[in-house]
Amino acid sequence: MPFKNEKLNWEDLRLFLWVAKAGGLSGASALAGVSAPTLSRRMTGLEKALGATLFERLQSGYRLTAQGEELLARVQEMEEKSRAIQQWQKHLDPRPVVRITSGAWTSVFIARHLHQLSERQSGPRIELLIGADFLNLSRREADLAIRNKMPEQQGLARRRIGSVAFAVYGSPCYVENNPQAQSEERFEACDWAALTAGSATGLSSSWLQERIGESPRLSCSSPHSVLEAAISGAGLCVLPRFIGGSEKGLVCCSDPIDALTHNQWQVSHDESRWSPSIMQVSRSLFELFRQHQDSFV
Amino acid sequence: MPFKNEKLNWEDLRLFLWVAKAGGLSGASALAGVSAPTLSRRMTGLEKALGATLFERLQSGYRLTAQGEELLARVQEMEEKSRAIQQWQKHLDPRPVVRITSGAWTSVFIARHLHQLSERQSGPRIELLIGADFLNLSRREADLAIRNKMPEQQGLARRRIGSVAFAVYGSPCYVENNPQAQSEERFEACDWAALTAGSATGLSSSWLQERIGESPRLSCSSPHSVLEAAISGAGLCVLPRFIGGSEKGLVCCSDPIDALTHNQWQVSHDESRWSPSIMQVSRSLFELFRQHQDSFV
DNA sequence: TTGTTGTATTTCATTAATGATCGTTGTGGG
DNA sequence: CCCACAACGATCATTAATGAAATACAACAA
Repeated sequence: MPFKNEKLNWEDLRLFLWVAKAGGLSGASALAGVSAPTLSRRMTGLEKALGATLFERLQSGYRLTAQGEELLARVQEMEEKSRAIQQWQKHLDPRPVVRITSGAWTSVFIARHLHQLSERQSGPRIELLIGADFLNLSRREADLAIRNKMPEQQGLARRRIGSVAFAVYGSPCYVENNPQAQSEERFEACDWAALTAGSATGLSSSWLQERIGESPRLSCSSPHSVLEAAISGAGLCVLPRFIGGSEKGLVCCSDPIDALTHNQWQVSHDESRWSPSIMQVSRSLFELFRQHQDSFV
Repeated sequence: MPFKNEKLNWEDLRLFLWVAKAGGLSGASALAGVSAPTLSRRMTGLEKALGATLFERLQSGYRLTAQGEELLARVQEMEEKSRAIQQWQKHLDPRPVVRITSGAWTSVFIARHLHQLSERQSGPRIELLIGADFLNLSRREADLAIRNKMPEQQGLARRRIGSVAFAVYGSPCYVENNPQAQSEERFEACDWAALTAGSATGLSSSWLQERIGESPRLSCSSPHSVLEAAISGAGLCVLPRFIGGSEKGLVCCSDPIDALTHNQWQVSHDESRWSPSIMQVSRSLFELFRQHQDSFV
């Protein structure tokens, strides 16, 4: 401390994050749990303390200036560390939390076999987050990730957990009534159910989009809805084999789709080692995929 | 944000840092600029929010528990990022600040040639910090460092800036009156001035301590005082040649001390590149040492 | 023992921060 | 063109946080 450190209030930085993310005071007010007038004052105070103009005040909300963007990047690095603290805090609990992020379908698979990851009472609690980006891992929004490509960032530990294949599925009734489902004409002749663009994390959705040209008959944001739709005979859908193959109400009506077959990787932080519960879940998860590897290909 | 994030007040974390560093409320109160009662309340509040016991309350102050130590390590990582913000802020100023850390004698050398580093009005302002540890560089307490060994951490960029040699110096008057100063008997027969253990950052102090056995006649915490003492004839001292050689009031009375000759390195962050002023000072500093390299050996 | 010095905590008056409300200002739709 | 809407800014009563002073407590020295 050279001399009197001009005091930079860390709480202001935290609120700045909310305002920057929400793009305005009213949105941030709801998210951060403080009122808009307070946010207004804190932000002007922060600008004064830093001697920088962080926002353009528009009628439509707050827009970050170039300086604001620079600050945001730095505060996000602080947020990353703060998340590490929050996670550390959760592990103080007698029942710590392990956050797993994966694609939509993989999260369904994990949920189905949850009992293998964590004992009913004694084991750590599990949070399943759907996302396709490594970011939520490097920013400490999750502890473990299942991803379809190898991470290139350093600081991330990875284990290959085998490949996953996709195929076309439909209800026995629908397939019987629509023989084209068994042939290559299926893309034009049949109805389809798919994930919406927003919730799709993998390649299968865009691959299907390319084939059927237009929007599918049914777009769902939840994988569960896609399954229900297909089972009820609304149409066909593209599923990982580990989902479709174990679904009694569906029959496979295609070969595995070569273009969609890819490897899966389990990724975690290098520093996750300090947490016994993360390590435990990581091992159980790896073991879970190993046990079911036959149903993936 | 999974759901309602239990709000962790970042300002509490910042205050926690002061309490942990000061080892008590009263010390932290002076450093952080808030009163002890407030700190007491904030710390109990933080403990409650985290659900952890961070301190042992002793009569002699606060002592960190194991959980407190764990939190400290994590908050220090936040502090590092916050320092990056403060430094970014200073570079918003029309006259940005570049912080240089080095050993006691090197900082004297830099101060003497400051005009070569920064123009009188237009150039960046300079902060000279004395320290021996790479920590203050990796923790963003400084931008540039002059060190006597190669950094092993990654993320630090290094340039070798030549070697530095030491010798024994004294005032002409003292050396004339004490002929032993010219011989190996000088360590026992002469008076000495040296840096105190607290302010000594290099090897020369401990080397001298080993030779003269007892404490020197004069121990100063400031290099300037050591110089003044030697010039006024109080005794001998060990100096880098780039200091002693340019001091009119001193004469060299030994060969260069081989055991103390070592290389010097200029170290900076890899990410310093984004700041033009740091780069400018870095280049000037390197150039400065290159120009004077003859006076070092 | 007893006084002294350092510490943290409690009390309470003061101060500062907060949020409901209203006013203002643009934007976009009819 | 006008009007409803949404957003920020200002005002002021309310609430929460703060710090000075007093208290309590342990360690240390005489």
